[in-house]
Amino acid sequence: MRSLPGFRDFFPDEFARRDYLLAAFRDAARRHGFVEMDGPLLESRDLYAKKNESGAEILGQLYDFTDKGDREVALRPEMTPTLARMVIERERQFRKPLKWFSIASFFRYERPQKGRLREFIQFNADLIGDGSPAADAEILSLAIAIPRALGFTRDDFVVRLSDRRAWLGFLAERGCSDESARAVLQIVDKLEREPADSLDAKLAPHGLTVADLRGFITAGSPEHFAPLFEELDSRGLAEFATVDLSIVRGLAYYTGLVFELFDCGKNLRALAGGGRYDSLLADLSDQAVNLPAIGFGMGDVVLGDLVEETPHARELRDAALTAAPAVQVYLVIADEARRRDALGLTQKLRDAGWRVDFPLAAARIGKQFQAAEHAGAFFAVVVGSEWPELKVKVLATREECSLPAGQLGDWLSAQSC
RNA sequence: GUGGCCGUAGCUCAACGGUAGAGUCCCAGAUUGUGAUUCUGGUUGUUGCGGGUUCGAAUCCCGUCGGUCACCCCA
Repeated sequence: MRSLPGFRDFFPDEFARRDYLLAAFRDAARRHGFVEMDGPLLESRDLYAKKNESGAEILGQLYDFTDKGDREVALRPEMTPTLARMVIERERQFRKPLKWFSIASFFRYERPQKGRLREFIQFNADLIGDGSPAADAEILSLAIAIPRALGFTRDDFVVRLSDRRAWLGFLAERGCSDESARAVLQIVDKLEREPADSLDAKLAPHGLTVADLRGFITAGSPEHFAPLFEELDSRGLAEFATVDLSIVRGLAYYTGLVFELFDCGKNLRALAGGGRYDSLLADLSDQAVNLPAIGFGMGDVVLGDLVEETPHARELRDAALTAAPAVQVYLVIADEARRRDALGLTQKLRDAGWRVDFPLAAARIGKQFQAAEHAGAFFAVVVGSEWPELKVKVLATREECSLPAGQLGDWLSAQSC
């Protein structure tokens, strides 16, 4: 019996590493004034199949089935449609702008590979009701804060910015229709991956060449990004962002700014991706709700891989995990006659908030110290025939001292952990 | 959905046509009030599964399932 392909079991060590990432997500979001929300794991399939929604690509990856009530349903492949649905339903109850985040599991039926699984956890942050560059900068600030909290620097990752409006403006100048422009953007997305001559053939009907597209990408559109860079610069974050118009992103609902976080090694995939979707809410609600919105998603898989493969980030994580062991205090029962006293002491420490463990059955002292060590405990407290006098050993330094049981709580509190 | 590589003990791997092994981990002891070393002993396998070739298959062939990497796409 194993887990299904592309699905993961999380044994305690793995769960701790996962929780380290999720805690970084949650903490960074709260530092930016975002509040946490969630929706259902299962949604109506229609939510993803509507026009202007995710796009046909994601439909092929849907984990969908018919439930016992003959409803066509799907495990959620992304958060934005659920979020949009919820915002449309109750947006009048909330002051704008909305700053919401979520940490949730998502499902996509695709071939598992490096950085890509069938179930993954994704952090999502969305800022709804403000279409200004200040809102863009706020979202980018959060996207940048997460890898920084994990120990990554400007040398490890970069935000690549692009803008669909800049592209649409350029393509309109070149005489492309809206429909034609949409097709060209799909080609831009493949610019780095497909050979130039086959792309030229695809571009010919639109009156363009690869050289034209490359020319626009190289020339850039600095005036387009000036207000955003000013915002970022005030926060001291401008160095983390760079304009790269070759990014257009696949999802159909993006309308303006789009961006990706990329690791500088480029061995891995995008760490995060997002953008502005100013018409999605209006489209989904038949114009009943019309709010500008921007958001991004950051997955746990690629980010976790990057932590694992970056020595300074891995050391930071391991130090953090060591500093928060499963057990802080281990009671060594050296004399079974004192077991009852040891249990009383255990309970007192636990009530005071310490993470405490002890042997459930009589065991050799050596075994008990081994168990303390294995659990990562900072202190071993020896309860023996000298009771109520205790011996307390700092496991890391092997230093030992004696003190009365009544003073243990205060003594532990005075330690630096 | 397409293609490359790989499935042997809980884990990492060896044996590559001739009786399935090592390290590690785990358990116990050496050590009856002290954990990272050392030493001793012990548990664990339908060699992923199914079929074929052969006197004989972990080994060669086919299929299948799984892993992994790349394409596609994306977190």
